[in-house]
Amino acid sequence: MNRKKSGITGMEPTKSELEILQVLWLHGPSTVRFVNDTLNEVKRAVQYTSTLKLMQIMAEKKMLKRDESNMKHIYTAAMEEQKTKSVLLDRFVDSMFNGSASSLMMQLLGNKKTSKKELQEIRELLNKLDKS
Amino acid sequence: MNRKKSGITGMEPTKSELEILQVLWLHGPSTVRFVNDTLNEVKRAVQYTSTLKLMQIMAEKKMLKRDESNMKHIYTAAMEEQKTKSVLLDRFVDSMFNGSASSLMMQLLGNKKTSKKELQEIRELLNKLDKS
DNA sequence: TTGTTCGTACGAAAAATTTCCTACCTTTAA
DNA sequence: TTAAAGGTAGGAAATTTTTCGTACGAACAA
Repeated sequence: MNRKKSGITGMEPTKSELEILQVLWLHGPSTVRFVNDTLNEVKRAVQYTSTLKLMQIMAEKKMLKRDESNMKHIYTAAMEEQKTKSVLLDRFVDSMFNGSASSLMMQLLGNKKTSKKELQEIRELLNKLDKS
Repeated sequence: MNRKKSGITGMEPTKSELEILQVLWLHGPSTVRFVNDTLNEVKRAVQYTSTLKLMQIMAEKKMLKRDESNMKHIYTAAMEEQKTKSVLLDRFVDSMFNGSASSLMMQLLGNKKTSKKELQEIRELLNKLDKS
């Protein structure tokens, strides 16, 4: 037992850990089997025991909660989706765009991949924010 | 020699590599000494040879170009700032927000750190984009 | 009952990243 | 001309992250 601890502040999910969090955020409390199957469908080939091990480690780190009352343990994301994403986004903006949200936007909007529909949604979002 | 290769497509700077890229993007072609000093001022304590080694590895991976004509080698970011940031941002949006730029915006704007001034800039940005 | 399937635990290997030590060369100042 | 300062190269260690093999228990169907 010598895992880095991670109470919302000092947390920093690795790439693989983030994949697992995604699944749990999207589907709610799940078994290792389910998470692993999902990863294999959606992401990439990975062995069951690899996913198991990683989820155990994550539980150890308190990133996941685990219900051991049944044989099939049920894992739940202990890190709240919104809060976590917000922290990671902040960090990303800081490190990549010097903390400037508008720089990020610039980059994002200068990107062909951002559709008209997305642009419209963003505009509406801004309008909504105006009323506060 | 067994480095992961990384021609704009399959590239993926690690956290430390990104820090070095930042310095080079910001200050232009630099010596290891300069980069290392900057990192120590701005980021964290790190040994000269650590920075040197990493930059050598990055040159090997073609992330950096290096001018060896003088004794003090001059390194330059081989990865274009805009393009690289764009790729990384895309990847980030994909993995964190399911590819939805507006979701990211939502997260970003729901954040206290995003100032009124930023919001205004973003709005102007959107307006400019309207004319195209 | 017995074997097959499905689960966890644990250890350790493999890979990737990061750091530093040592050797040795060049420049520079005394 | 010598010592000190500052440079690169390379190996290797230390960490961190990721993956998998093996052991073994529980459930379940034949």
